[in-house]
Amino acid sequence: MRRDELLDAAEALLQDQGAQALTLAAVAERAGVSKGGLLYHFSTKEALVKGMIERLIADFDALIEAQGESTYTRSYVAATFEAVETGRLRRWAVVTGAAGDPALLAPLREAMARWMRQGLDDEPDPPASQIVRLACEGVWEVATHCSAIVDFAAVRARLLALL
Amino acid sequence: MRRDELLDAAEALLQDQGAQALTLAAVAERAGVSKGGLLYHFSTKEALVKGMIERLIADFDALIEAQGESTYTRSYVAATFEAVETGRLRRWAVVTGAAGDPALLAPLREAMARWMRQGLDDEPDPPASQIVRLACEGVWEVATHCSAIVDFAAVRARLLALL
DNA sequence: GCGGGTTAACCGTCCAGCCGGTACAGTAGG
DNA sequence: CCTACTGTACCGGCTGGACGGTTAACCCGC
Repeated sequence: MRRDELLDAAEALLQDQGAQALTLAAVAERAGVSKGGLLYHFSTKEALVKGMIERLIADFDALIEAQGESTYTRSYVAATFEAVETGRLRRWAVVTGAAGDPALLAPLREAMARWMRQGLDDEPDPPASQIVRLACEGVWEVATHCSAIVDFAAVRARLLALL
Repeated sequence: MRRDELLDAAEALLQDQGAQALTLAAVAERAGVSKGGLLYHFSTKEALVKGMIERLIADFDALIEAQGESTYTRSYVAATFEAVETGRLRRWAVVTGAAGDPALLAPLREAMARWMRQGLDDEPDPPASQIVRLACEGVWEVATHCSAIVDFAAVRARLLALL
């Protein structure tokens, strides 16, 4: 699908040049498409950003699902580290793109609430699970800004030990 | 100092209207100053954003220092929760303002590296401290996007118990 | 204690450039 | 004939920044 390539181009642009560089012309050029071609798929810039967010959420939910661990928290940890280590799911990039308009972040807030709560009460030690999930947020953050600092494998092992 | 009021206005604008709303005219109006007056203190928009970042880092470092706990990690936890609960230090707002240009985030990356590493090896259980600090990052994130979801006092107690 | 000079802090307007979006004519493939 | 584009030309609004005032406080010699 060409649509996905356009979203990829937008994400790549955000990742290595920041939000100011996210212009319709730049996205089109990076994707090897004319501006008209871009606007054919996303009739407005807002739609493009919305598309990035929705894809991010759907992909991460799918990644969690695909782990098939015994608890949601375990799957969540596994999905986080897989996303972070492989560089898939450029979450930071997408968020910066959407930070221009708070309304665009609403679906992400909703998803985040789900990621923090889902299945929490069914797990052996809910408060511990809560903290593990919060730490996963920290892992996202550190991985995108200064990944050299943390030994991800060690952190992962320790997080699983907490559960 | 008038300079601080201008930074306050910029942060407030970012917090409740997003990065697109951060224009020189809007900041000036919010601060009750003319555009010329704003440009007197910050000769360019980039300087304004830089000012917000530097202030954020300095304020948070000062907050950590002011806790005077026995270890850096304990002070870090205390500072995080104080910042989050009081609503001081609108970190998310500042970051979204700077996300337009990756170069502006460099000082923040540096600071974050410090926050994750400082005094780590002097503490009883470094890996545990690492995870506690990562969880603090998560607390920032959740507090700004969906604060209703987490019982901060409980999380704080549990984090301290981990140390 | 007063004119005059200096400076810091601030005002208000103007402009050039960019960017999102439109319009439209054309085209290759299926 | 339709989908999925290309390419060009264009527009109007917004924005960053430049610039030339203006005010008020303060200092200094006399």
